[in-house]
Amino acid sequence: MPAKSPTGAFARAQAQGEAALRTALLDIAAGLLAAEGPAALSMRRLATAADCSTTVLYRQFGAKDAITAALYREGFARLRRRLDAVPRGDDPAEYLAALGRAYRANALEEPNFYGVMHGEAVPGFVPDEESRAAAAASLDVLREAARACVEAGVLRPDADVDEVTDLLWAAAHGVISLERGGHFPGALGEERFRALTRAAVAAFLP
Amino acid sequence: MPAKSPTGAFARAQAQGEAALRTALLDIAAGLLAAEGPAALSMRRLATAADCSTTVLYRQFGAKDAITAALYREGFARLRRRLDAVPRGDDPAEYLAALGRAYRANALEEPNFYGVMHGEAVPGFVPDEESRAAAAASLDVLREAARACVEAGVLRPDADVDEVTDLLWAAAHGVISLERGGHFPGALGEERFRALTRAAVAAFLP
DNA sequence: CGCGGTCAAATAACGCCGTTATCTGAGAAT
DNA sequence: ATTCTCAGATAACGGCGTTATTTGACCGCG
Repeated sequence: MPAKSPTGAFARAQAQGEAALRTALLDIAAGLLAAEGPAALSMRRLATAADCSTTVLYRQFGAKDAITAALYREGFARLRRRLDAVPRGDDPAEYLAALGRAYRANALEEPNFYGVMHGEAVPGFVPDEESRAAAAASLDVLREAARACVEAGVLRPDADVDEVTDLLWAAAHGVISLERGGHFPGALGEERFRALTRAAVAAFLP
Repeated sequence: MPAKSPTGAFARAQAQGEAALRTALLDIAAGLLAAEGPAALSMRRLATAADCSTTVLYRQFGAKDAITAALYREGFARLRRRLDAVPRGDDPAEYLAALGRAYRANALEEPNFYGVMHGEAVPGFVPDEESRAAAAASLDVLREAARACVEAGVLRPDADVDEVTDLLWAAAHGVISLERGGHFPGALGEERFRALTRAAVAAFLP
C-alpha cells in the first residue's frame, strides 16, 4: 500500500513542505477569524481545525503573537488588493473618492480583520515596526492618487502628499471606528464618511 | 472588644452599605485598569485587590461585562469632566480648538480607559444602547460649542450642529487611534490632529 | 538486519481566565 | 434555643497560552 491519503489539512500541507504548511495554517487561521471572530482564534481551536496538535503551531510560529502579526499583515494585504483593484479613471479626484469608498467597503465587509488591524481584537498585540510599515505601504496607491491630484492641479501644488494620505486615512478610519462602536447608526455612517473625507480633501484644494 | 477594624477595602466598604461597596469595587477596578492595563482587569485580580472572593463580584455585578460597562461609562465621564473643565473664552472658535486639545490630552493621558471606550481592550464587550448614549452625551459641551460658533457666525448659519460634532469627534478619534497604533510617530500625531480637526471645522466655515 | 540517535509531533501538565456549584457560618425569626 | 436564610469563601469546571515530557517514525551505521 502506498502512503495513505492524508485526512486533515495539516497532513495534506505537511506533505508539501514547511512553507506550504505555514501558509495552510495561516489560511485556516484567516478563515477562522473571518468566519467566527477573534474569539475563535485560539491555539487549541486552530490546532483542532487543522487536525494537528498545538505543538505544530508553536514549532511553526513560536507564539500566538506571530500568528496575530501574520493576520494583521494579511488584513492590510487584503486592503491593498482591494484598493489596487479600483479602476483608475480619467478624473484623479473621482479616483480618490473611489479609493475612499473601497476602503470603507473593505472595512465593513471584513470587520474581523479590521479589528485585528486596529488592535480591537487581540488586546496584548502590538505589531512590530516592519508590520506597521507594511500596513502603511498598503496605502501606497492612495498616496499615488493624491500625488496625481497634485500634479493634475486638483490639489494645491504645495500640498504634502504624505499629509493628504494621512489625513484621508485618519478621516476614513475615525468615522469607521465610531460607526463600528455604534455611534453612527443606520445610514449616518456613510454620510459622515463622505462628509469628513471630503473635508479632508478640501483642506488641500487650490 | 468592639467590632474589629476592617482590614481590606472590601470590608471597609461593606460596612457602609451595598452602594458604597459597589462604588468601592469600581474604584478599585478603575485604578487597576488605569495603572496596569486591561489585562489586569480579571475577576480574580479584582477580588484579590479588594480582599474578597469573586463571589462578591458576581453577586454585585452578575458578570464581568457589567464591570466593563461601568468602566466604559467611567471613561466617558472622565472625558466629560475634562471637557467641561475647559474655560469658555470669548472666542467660540478658540473654545472649539481648546476642546479638541482637551480631548486629545485626555485620550493620551488615560490610554487604558480610551481603549475600553473604543473596544480595543475587552474583545467581547459591546456597550448597550444606554451606555452608548451616555458616551455620546459626554460630548454635549462640544455640541454646545459648535452651536455657539454657528450663532456667533463663525460657522455657516445652516451648519448642522450634530454633524459638526460628529465630524470633529471622528476626526479627533481617527488621528488618535492611528497614533495609538504607531502610525504617526513622534510629533506627527499632534500635527495630523491639528490639521484634520481644522479641516473638519473648515467644512462649515461661511 | 539490528540498533542507537534525532527530531517532529502528540500528550499531558501548569497556571491563568470567567463562571458556577457547594459548603460554611453568622445573624434573623420564631 | 432552634431553625432558616443568605452572604461569602472554597473549590470545581472547562477553556486559554504555553511548555515539559513522552512517543514514534525515520536515518545512518555496524
